[in-house]
Amino acid sequence: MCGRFTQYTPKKQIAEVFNLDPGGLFDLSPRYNIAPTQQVAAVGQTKDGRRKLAMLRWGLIPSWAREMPGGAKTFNARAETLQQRPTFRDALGLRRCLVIADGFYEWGKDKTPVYFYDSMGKPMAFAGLWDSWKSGEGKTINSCAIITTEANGLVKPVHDRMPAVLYPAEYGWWLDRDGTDAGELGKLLRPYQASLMKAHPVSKRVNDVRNDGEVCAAPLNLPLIT
DNA sequence: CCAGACGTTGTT
DNA sequence: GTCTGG
DNA sequence: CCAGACGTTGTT
DNA sequence: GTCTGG
Repeated sequence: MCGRFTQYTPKKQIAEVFNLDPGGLFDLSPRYNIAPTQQVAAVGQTKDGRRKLAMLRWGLIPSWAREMPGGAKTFNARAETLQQRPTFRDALGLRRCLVIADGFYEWGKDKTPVYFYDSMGKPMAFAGLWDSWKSGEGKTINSCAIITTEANGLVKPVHDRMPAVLYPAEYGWWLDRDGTDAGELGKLLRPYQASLMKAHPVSKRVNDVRNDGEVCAAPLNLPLIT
């Protein structure tokens, strides 16, 4: 599962990793406790093939929704059932994106939060889907869901699901609007290699969405001096 | 035909 | 217990 | 994901 | 919008 994550790599590096045009990039403030319903940074691709950074509401609102849904039930999408879900099926074919992250949190049965991140400290890309919804007042909200898959060996002791993390070589494939069928794309939504990740328990401070800052992701046994 | 749902997770 | 808000 | 509310009336 | 249930 993926219900909380971080994003603190500065935009200059993000532009390099995701091959974005540095012009037209907005500022990304470091965040250590991103929760559903908040705005998240994502990379999409325009019809003419250019990559674009966007801020999306985390919690996908389908274009056909009559009302703005209360709460956020669609912030994750199971990789195994995407094609059977009216909420996600169209997006899988047409509106895929990369949700930019540096790591994610999972809570074990004992309620201890654990932070998972790239072993080299590089940003990650979660496979995502987005949609565009228009309210009765004519206000447009672009939103997204993060795809989940089976947990890898590192995550499994804590939780049986994790976000579908893509490898850099797969970014283009996932974002391309044509030349890919849903079955082929599904192959990308597998557990990320455990040896490329690290993990450590963190304080329960991350539980409360009002808390942010490095302390949320800091190792429990090496607390930051604050 | 119309009405109503449309989602994931974890826990006992 | 269940829903909403972040 | 977790935290916090879960209600109506009338008054300033 | 599209599908299921009645």
